[in-house]
Amino acid sequence: MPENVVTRFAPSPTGYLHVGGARTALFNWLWARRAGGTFILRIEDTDQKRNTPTAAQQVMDDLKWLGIQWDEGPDAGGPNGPYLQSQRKDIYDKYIEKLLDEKKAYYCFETTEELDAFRKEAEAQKKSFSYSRPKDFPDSEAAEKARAEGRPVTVRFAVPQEKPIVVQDVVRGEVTFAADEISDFIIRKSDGFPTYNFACVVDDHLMKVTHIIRGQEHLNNTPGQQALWQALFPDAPLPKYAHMSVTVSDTGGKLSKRERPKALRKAIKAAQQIDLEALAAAGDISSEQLDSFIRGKTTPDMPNIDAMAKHLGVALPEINIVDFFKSGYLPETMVNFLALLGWNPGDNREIMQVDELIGTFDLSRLTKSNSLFDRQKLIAFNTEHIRMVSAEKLLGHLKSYLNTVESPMVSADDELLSTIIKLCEGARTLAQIEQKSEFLFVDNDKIKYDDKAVKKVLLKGDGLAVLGIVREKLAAMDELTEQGIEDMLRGLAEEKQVGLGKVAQPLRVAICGTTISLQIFDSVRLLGKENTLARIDNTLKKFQTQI
RNA sequence: GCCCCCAUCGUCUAGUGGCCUAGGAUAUCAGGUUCUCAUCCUGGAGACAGGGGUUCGACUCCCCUUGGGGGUACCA
Repeated sequence: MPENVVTRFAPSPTGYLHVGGARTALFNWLWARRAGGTFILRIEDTDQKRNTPTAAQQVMDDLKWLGIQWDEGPDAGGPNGPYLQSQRKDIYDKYIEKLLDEKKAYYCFETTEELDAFRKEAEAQKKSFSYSRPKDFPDSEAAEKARAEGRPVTVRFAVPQEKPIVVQDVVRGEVTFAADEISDFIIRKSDGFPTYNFACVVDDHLMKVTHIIRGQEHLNNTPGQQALWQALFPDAPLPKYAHMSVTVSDTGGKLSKRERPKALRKAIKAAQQIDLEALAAAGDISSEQLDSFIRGKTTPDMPNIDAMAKHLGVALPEINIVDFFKSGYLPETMVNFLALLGWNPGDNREIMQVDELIGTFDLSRLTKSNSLFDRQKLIAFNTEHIRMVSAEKLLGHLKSYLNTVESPMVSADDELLSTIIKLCEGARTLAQIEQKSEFLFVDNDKIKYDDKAVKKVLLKGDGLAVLGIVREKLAAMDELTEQGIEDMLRGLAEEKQVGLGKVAQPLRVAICGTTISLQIFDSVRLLGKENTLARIDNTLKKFQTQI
């Protein structure tokens, strides 16, 4: 086990934490914990155009939900702060000046349009684009002059061209890049902020990071970063790089945040009749904005997307960590599942607790090939974790779930919720628990009847007639006990020479409005005699005329 | 276009030249349990991308083809 391991997760605060980011954070965290080292959270907010003010907080909230704690970070502090790159500009400037002085970097004045033209030319010649370095580097006076003339002033790093750059990667071995493939890249933008490729190198060194575990999408910036590191800190050993496989979506390509809006757009287009005004209102956007979204020109913010999906009753694919929370997954499930995407303990273990993961995790068992995010398997994992987690923890998870989805079930006290949880053994998600017991917390006259259920169970056959008999038998009972209800229903079924379902289902639809609920005996007992009878009466009155 | 990475059941994966008649999980199929939804039990089917080498022997090593993915920004 290596000593003094320091890892970091360095998200750019552009929105919610998505599964890919969460997996990167998790691997860094697991490795730091396994080695007894330090895990740093660093916010890479050097792009002022893209950052949203609340995103950093959202990312931190999501990490906390997963149980990933950082030892150093924006709120936690630490000896290597600040941990927001936007607050480290002075540090970066110092190193950029040094490179400039040493002629290892130089000023450039091209506009975006000019650079685009160079790139097009390179492509036309079937070559990769490489910025042509000037023979003599412009001095600071020239930079001042260009600035005064209104030209953009950037700084590029002069990538050493003597020999190929070889990256030693923990998962991929030696990866060689020809020197002329690595173009002199910009390290300071015309707005004065450093680019990712520069800030990242400086910070990783200053924060004493020993292991850089990140997605394969960064493999191509690594030779540049490595060359920069060696120019800046020739005496410091390079960090260990580990480029993990990418998690791909079942729709092909990288698992991306765009999938949710895309799925919603598809659902809107597929819908037969649709009230666009109502939809826009539900999403809290204008009709014009909605129209523009449907035509694929713009994309509203995620909360608006979510609201519209809810309005239409369509389930969007979960991408962000919060999406999984809202779908009723446990953090334990997510951690376990994500850890197994591109890593495995080497034996047949799959369902694992965090401590077990920490105790087994090793960089040497990282997988090379990309993996597809399989939601079916996730559900199976969730079922297992719901079964395994302690009653106390599960109660806590359920309560925070009910709160965020604003379920009527929030009114239940801990005792009732615990009872319900026990009755829901085998549930796959917290959403399922909620779905099966929500009816207990809805007013008698606010029951929503599911069309299909009503047709199939009440209107077809003698459902209503049976319900009438059940009503009288229930009314005749002094006290509703589970045993009593069971005896009564089973007796009735036997008497009528039918299965229990024939008598239980009409009763279920009458009290829940749907065919899905807790076991029927428990459902009736928990609802109570008075409510049960009232709901049966409501149902009889409402549908008797429709036969 | 150019650069880089990858390749075992549908999916996640075990496999480091003979332990492979290729193991597990999930999904799927058949059957069973069941008042709904789930759970649960039993059983089945299901993979080394193709072609060349190397070797006594290749899923394992090398090369090519094909396929997939990533990158190609004054984004990170």
